[in-house]
Amino acid sequence: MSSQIPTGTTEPGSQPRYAAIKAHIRAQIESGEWAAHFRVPSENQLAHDFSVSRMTARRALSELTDEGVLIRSQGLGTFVAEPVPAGSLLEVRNIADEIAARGHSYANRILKLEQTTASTEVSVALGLAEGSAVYHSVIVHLDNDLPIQFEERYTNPTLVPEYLQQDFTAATPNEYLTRVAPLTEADTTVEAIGADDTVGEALEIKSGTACLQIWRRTKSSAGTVSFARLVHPGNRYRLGAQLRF
Amino acid sequence: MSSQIPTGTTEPGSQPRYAAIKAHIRAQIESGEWAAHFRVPSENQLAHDFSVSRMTARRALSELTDEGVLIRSQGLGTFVAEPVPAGSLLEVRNIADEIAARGHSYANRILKLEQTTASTEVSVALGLAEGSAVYHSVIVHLDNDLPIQFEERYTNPTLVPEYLQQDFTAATPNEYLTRVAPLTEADTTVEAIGADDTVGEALEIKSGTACLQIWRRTKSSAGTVSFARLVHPGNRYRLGAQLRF
DNA sequence: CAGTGGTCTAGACCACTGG
DNA sequence: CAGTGGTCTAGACCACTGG
Repeated sequence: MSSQIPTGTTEPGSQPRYAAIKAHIRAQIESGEWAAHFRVPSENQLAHDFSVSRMTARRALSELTDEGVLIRSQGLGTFVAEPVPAGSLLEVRNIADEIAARGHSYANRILKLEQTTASTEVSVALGLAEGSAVYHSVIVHLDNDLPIQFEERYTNPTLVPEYLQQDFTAATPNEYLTRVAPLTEADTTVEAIGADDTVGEALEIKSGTACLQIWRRTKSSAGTVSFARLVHPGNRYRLGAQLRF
Repeated sequence: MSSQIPTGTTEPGSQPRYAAIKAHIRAQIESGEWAAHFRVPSENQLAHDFSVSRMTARRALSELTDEGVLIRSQGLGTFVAEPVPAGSLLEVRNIADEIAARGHSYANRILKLEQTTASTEVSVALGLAEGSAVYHSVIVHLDNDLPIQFEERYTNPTLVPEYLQQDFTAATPNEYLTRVAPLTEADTTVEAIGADDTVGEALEIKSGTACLQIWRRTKSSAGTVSFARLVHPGNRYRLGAQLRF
C-alpha cells in the first residue's frame, strides 16, 4: 500500500484496493482478533490506514455489511456481526413455538390483515377463480425483539371464514389454522433471494441481503387452506432435516 | 428530478436518488416493458436522464445486479435477468440427473481433488479424529454452461479408499458414492448466505449474491461417508418438497 | 460538540467489447 | 474506434449518536 498509484488504477494482476481491505477485515475476524460486537475502524480510519479515499474504504465496509459479516449504525460505528439460530424443515412448525423452544422471547408485528382479491398466482395456489375474495395477512415475527420471519399469507375464506377476526398477537396464523383446519398435506419450496425493499424494511435488514424464502401451500381434508410466503434473514435462520432411506 | 438540489442533499422526506432510479427500473421490468435480456440504459444514459452523477446511476445498477434483477457485462452493457429452474429436497439426487431431466446439458469443472487433514468441523462431521487424513474435492456443476452448484466435499478415506482415483467428469461424486456406499441416512441443513469471494468466482456471480447453501452429511451402513457443502446461486435454483401428514 | 455513517458530485484512468 | 462497465479520488453536505 506504500507505492504511489495513479487515480483509478490498480497494480497489474493484483486485486482492487477495496477487496484488499475486505480481505484484511475478514482475516482479523477469522483469526479471532476481532470478535463479535467488536467495533471495526471507521471509514476515515481505514481510508487513512490504507491510503485510499473514504469512498473506497466505505465500499469494503458496505460490501461486508451486505454479506452479513458486519453491522453498521449511523453515528455509532461498524461492528462485527455474530453467528445464527436454527429451525425445522420437514415439519410445519409454529414459529412462536420454535422461538420459545430456544428459550427466547416471542413477539410479532401485524402489518396487514385484510380481504383482497386473488391474483393469478394466489388463485392458482388456492384453487379459486382469479379475482375471488381471499384473506391476506402480513406479519413479522420477532425472536428476542429481532425480526426473524416475514410471513405473508393468503387464506381461503370459504374454509376459514373467521380468519380476519382473529387476534394474531395471541396465536400465530399457523397455530390458529392448525386448530381449525388440521393439516393433511403441505407443498414447500425453498429458495434464496436478496431482500426487496418491503421485506428489507420489515426485517430491518438492507435490501439485497441474502434471505431464505419458503413458499408453503397447506391443505386440510376440505381443500387448500392457505398459501404462505415466509422470508427469513439468511444470517438469522436455518432449516434442518434428517432423512432415512 | 428537475429542481436543483445541492450536493449530497436529498429532498426532505423523499427517497435517495439512487433508490428512485432503482424503483424506476423495477417498474419497467414489472410492467413487462423491459423483458428478460432487455438492455437497460447505460450508466451514462441514466446519469443524464436523471440528472445525477454517474456514480449515483451506477449505484442503482449495481444494487439491482446484486439483487439478481440485472446482469452486467463489461463492454457490453446491463441486461434484465430472467427467472429460475428448480430441484428436489427430500431426496438426495444427483445434480447431473436433475439437469438432464430438465433437458439441459451437464458439465463440470474440477477445482480440487486432494488429500488433506480434517479440521475440527470436518472431523466432527465425519466422526474422525482431528487432523486425520480425509479426501477433499471441490467441483462446480454447470447447467447449459451456467454454474449452478458449488460442491465442496470431504470423504472418509477408510470407507471410500478409491475416491481420489475417480474421474468425476464422467460420474459425479454423488453418483460414485451412491454406487460404492449406498445411502442409508442423510442430515441436511439449508440456509441462505451471501456468496463469499471463492464461491462467487466459481459460480460466476458477485460476492454477496444470495445463495442457497446446503450442508449434507451422508451415511451408509458402515458409517459416515462424506460431508458436503452445496452452494447454489439463489436466482438459479430452488428446492421443493411435498409433505403428507 | 466531534465523530460516525449515508448520499452525492465531477472528474479520472482502466479493461473490455463490438464494429 | 466509441461505448460499456470497474475502480478510484478529494472533496461536499447531511442525519444521527454520544458526551
